[in-house]
Amino acid sequence: MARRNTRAPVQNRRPPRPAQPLQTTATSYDVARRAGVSQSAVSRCFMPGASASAKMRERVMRAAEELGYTPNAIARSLITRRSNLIAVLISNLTSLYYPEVLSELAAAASSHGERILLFALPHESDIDQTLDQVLQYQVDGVVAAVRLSAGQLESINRRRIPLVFFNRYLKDMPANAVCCDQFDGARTLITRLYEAGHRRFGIIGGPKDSVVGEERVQATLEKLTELGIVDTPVVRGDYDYASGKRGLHELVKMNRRPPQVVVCANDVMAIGCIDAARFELSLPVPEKLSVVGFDGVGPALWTSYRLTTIRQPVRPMAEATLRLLMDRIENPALPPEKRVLTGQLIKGNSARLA
Amino acid sequence: MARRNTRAPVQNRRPPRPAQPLQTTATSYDVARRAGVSQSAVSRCFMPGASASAKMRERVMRAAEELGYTPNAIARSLITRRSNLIAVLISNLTSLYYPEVLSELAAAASSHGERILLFALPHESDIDQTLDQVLQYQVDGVVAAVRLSAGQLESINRRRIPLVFFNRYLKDMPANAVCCDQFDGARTLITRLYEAGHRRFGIIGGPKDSVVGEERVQATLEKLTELGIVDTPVVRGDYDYASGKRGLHELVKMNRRPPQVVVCANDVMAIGCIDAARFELSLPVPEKLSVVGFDGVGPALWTSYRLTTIRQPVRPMAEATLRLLMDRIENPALPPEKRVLTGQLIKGNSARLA
DNA sequence: CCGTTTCTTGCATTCGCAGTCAAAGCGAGT
DNA sequence: ACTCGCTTTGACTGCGAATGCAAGAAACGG
Repeated sequence: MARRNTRAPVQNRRPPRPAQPLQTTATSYDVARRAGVSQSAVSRCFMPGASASAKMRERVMRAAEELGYTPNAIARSLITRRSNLIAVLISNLTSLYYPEVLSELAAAASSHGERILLFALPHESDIDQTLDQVLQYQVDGVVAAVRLSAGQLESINRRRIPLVFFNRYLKDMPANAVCCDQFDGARTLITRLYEAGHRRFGIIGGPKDSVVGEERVQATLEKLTELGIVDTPVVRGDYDYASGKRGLHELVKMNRRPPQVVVCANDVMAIGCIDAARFELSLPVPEKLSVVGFDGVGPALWTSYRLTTIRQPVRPMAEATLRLLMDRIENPALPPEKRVLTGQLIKGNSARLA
Repeated sequence: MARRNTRAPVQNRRPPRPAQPLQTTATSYDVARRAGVSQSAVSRCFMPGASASAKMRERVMRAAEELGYTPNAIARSLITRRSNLIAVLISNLTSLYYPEVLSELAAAASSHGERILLFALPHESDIDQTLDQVLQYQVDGVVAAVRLSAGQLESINRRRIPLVFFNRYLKDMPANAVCCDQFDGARTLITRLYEAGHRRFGIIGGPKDSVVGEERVQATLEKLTELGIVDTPVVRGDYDYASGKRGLHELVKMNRRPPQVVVCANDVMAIGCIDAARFELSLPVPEKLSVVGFDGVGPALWTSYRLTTIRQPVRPMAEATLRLLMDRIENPALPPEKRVLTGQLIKGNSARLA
């Protein structure tokens, strides 16, 4: 093998770099040379649990300090096949709910020694292209807070990359998921509203293709039917403030008596609904109209709204998500699991409750 | 050199993998073997602008397809010394403003072919540890939407990693930054308020160590002084809803006539301020009290508030940030630059304006 | 038809580090 | 002094892809 340097008979095979180079970062070889040890030794000093004498460790650390050495995570990942990267796929960062999710996921990931590779999708579209990036970066795992097609999920599974859905899942496909119990939350709300005397309900749901939104609507309808209330009108929104307003207008314009209570599939629409009621329809909330939401985002607590809602346990959900993920990174053979956490009723002041 | 296989005389030096292994992902060697070409050829087919005949490209692509091959970005990064990773340091993901920033940064990064490595700091603390991670991952550049000490900035500079501050900067240190013009925004607001007849002002600022918040306060005070209004009371908040409420209470409790207008260092405090005025102090807004904010976040537009504020041009700011960053990644010799964009007045309905 | 230029393609090497293996060091026991 | 265990250490290889170099192929000009 052609070797450039003929000196340095004892140490390693690497040719030393030119003395004062444009060298931007020090490598483990540089540290090794300076400390008078082998590169392996340097590596071991930075690997927890590796055997190294105190004396050597100290010399290495000093040399590393002097050179400003930082291990190269890229190179490490290449050889260990662990990037310590978790891909997070998320869509509506401008909503009020997902930023909180992301924040908690980041905290949870960090506590497991993982970094977050963020894929913020503008519109839940372009997922295929995004997935390609996810695969290229050899992430240890994926948290999907967006919808994936069966094929997309399959392409991740084929690569043996653990994936956990956050608050959604694919029907009829086994996959890990962490969700807030939409059914339980909805039933609780409806029961309390019913007991307080409400009989005419209206629903502002999410887009039809949103599984969680759909669950919330279905659970609401089921519970209402169970209570003998049928034929409840449902309008669709897309989770934003404007569609909450629009939704209420649609509900009152229908050919029937206006609802006494509007059940919204999320808080932001509920807030839009309240504003529409108060400022556009002169319906005082909660006196003439009760409004309930879902999520428990920060602004729901603002005095102007004091929304009655189901607060999702975002932090425990994020922690469960990472727990599931890390377990499957350690042991890929674990079977798919779904964890459903229960939300908490926030009474607020936007609805008359029993 | 010890070689395991003695066959395969023509092709490469890599020993072929066992036929049906636990092999999780195909490498360029696998594709090469299948397509009957060299690994270099495969590499070239995946490198835009590399020379390759149409025939070979097609064979390679087909083999890649069949094997489900995806280039390994980690390995590529190692040799090209380009990770295509941008670290984003951000602190308050639960605020209303930063998620929007993050979202725009993500979009801008994506359009430059960069991925975002997210560091969401719980409290702008632990930065040192975080920076260590940033360095380990060999990111191409850093966007800092958090405060950094001079030493921290220095440790990034020493590594020649381009950094751009987002809406903040270090005093007396040259560094790239993209900011919204706090002075201009504040002066505009004050002028309009003054012209509408307001004379008694109150200010709810940010924490003392927040440079932007401080600028907003300073600019406000300067403009007021210029208009002959002195001795304006300033209280401190920490940018959240509760401190907006608290701030207003403090201002009215002071030993003087209550303010006619409260200038808040951000929208969320302004919203808290409005709620406190209306619901706790029975001060109708804007009839008895004008309130103005800063940022132009989504909820500021909600009908309950219709906040008068300065909208930051977040998207252009994010784009400028990435422009600065990419330019410096291509050409590290470029000098530090600061770009200041001007915000836009949103008239709203929370203040009487001229 | 041959010399020359331009394209293609393969070989070998490299990026920085981790892990394997064997050699070396070090006590303790006999 | 010698052997047997155990720890510490170093040489070497390879993770997967990119790239300089040079050989081979194709195109071109005369």
